[in-house]
Amino acid sequence: MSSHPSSSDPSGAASSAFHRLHPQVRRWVWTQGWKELRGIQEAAIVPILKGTQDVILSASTASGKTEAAFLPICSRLAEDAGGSVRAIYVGPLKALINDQFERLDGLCEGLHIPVHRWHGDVSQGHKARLLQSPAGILLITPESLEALFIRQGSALAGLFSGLEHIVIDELHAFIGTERGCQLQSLLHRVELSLRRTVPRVGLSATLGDMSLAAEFLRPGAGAKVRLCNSDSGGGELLLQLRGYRKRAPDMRTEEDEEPSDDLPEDEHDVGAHLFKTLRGTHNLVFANSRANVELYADLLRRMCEDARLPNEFFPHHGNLSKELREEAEAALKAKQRPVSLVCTTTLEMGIDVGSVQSIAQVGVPPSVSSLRQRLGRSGRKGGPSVLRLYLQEAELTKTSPLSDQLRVRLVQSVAMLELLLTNWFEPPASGAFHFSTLVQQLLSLIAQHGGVKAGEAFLALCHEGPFARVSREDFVRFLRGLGQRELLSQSSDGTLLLGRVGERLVNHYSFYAAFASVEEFRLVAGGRTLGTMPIDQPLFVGTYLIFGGRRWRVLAVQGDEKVVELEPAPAGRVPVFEPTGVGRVHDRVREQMRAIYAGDGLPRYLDARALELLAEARATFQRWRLNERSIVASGMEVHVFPWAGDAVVHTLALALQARGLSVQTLGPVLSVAGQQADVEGALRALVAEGPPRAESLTRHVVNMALEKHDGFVPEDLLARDYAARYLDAEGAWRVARQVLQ
DNA sequence: GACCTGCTGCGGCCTG
Repeated sequence: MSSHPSSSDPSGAASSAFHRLHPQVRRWVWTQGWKELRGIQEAAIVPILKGTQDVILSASTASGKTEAAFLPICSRLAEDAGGSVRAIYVGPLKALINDQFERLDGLCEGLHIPVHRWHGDVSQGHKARLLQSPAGILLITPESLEALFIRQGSALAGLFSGLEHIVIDELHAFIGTERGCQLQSLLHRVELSLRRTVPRVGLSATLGDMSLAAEFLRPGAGAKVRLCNSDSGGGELLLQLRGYRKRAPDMRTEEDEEPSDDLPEDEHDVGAHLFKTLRGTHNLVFANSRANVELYADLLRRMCEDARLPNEFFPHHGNLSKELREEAEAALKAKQRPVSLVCTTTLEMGIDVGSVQSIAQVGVPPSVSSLRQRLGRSGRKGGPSVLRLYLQEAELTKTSPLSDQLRVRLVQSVAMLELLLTNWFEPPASGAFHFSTLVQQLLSLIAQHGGVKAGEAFLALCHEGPFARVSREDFVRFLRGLGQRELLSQSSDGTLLLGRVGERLVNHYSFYAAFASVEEFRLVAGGRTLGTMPIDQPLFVGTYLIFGGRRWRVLAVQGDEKVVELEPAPAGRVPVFEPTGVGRVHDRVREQMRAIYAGDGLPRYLDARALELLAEARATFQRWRLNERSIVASGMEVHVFPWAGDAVVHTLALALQARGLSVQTLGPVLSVAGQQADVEGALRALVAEGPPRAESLTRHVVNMALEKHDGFVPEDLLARDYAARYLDAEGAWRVARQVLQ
């Protein structure tokens, strides 16, 4: 609390609400040695003590949001915390629940409020004890809450009968996702079983438009949610974007089968700068993909070895074993020796690793909002935040694609930094129908009650529930589709029951999660599990591998047990992980890119090489006269520049394909095979017809079934969900008109 | 051009 102006005790003039906390809670605050409550903690007291209001507490990481919620909640429970579970805390990670359990236990011990953990790693004994004498606070994951509905359906109302508070941690991580939709449905079903609403508290990072978060927290009544915001405000930011030239593919030596010890020079150059700048301190290096995390972790470790230093660089990603990840986190947090973690999005949120000296981002950031989240990890002790961005662009040749000539990666990164500096970032996704999760919630509802009437299910899930965008008509079609696929059956009185396939789904534990997962091999070296890899990897005895930032050779593969045994090796190869969905660039980013191409400003955070690359990008833009036109012909191809986000680009591509044209998209550019007149004709026809119906555009989409249960959803409903998520018909129509001008 | 998250019940074996 050193960054706060000190006062003698937390009951100072600024802390008037402090007196309203229970005496025992105030005593706990004093014993913590806190000089005063933080802004968010102060602001939360009155609305939460009221016990009737939904509240969002938004503040940066490590600002004491959990205490902000639980000081008043524990005050309310201090005299009597028994009879049933009285407060539920839902967290997205088991590790986070374990953290909060430790912290809450100290506060609750003196108040005689029992605190229970419930997730996959908690013993059945503990769970049985809570079911027997429910009381106090329950910390749980959405999946375990789902399991409670299915396994303890009839006991649920009793278990939660006296429930007064629901707290959702990391609210922003749930918004717009299947998992978030599942959580909304579960909370709604808790309230249905109690026949009353239970006030909700959402803990969130600061989001630009908090009304979206409020509407997520309380669907249908977001306007009534009380917002408590304590934005510490942006401190000083030290920024650098470093450009690198990468040899073009045809100038590179062919990769042979034997793994070579040499990395392409550009990776070496980036690695050398990382090593030189980061060694001796504590940092996070975001490398975008698990493969790149392995590549740079291995490279930096070898640089330490070459310099005869103990290793300071450790990888961190979702396929590494819990053990290796926790070791890396602990080493960084302990600050006893210099440690930098090379990571994916795993370290964007949740686990507390303390503050670090600087953030490095290798490659284009996935979005402005993730860049902002990553930046929040640095410079917390009042010092400046430091961000270094490393960007590689291909050396140009006669056959370089237009996107290389335009230095799209560099310009997109500059655009994102400019938007970050103006404090803009992408809002969370909205508008999807989430039919996949509707499949799950319907089956779960049937399992909970043993059977439901179609009308009741519609009321519970759609009409008053989180699937409000699904009409009665669509719901009937949806049910019919599930019946055909044997997920549902119907008894003679019309009650919906689980069908043959539905029964099988619900009875397997994998049903509790709203998201799908693939089977993977376990990698073991010397009896120690290093992590997992997808099973479709061609792995043979003798194959070289880089994993956990080290080099290995496959010693044995045990197909039955899905175990791969490894031994240390001098050489290695970065594994290919299963690629998943596609990135989505926002309209604002592409608009900003155009402004950068057309402008002549030279951002001060660019290094000499990045300035060169920017000059090349602008030269290409001018040579093609892209300031005055958006369609250019080149050889056998026509390039269209919508200067809009991926949803619009994707929609335009499908609309042109529907008119028989062959289209390829490369970042911001649509490349069409054929004559300019054909493309313009197709666009003119598109404009004349008005905004296209998104469902008809999806005819050319190869695979729309992207979510877990999409395979069971009737085709036309799936098309509508896909269009709502990934397409922008209105935007594409508007842009088509502009492009033709 | 991607990333992350989560999970029950039960049978079988071992140890104290």
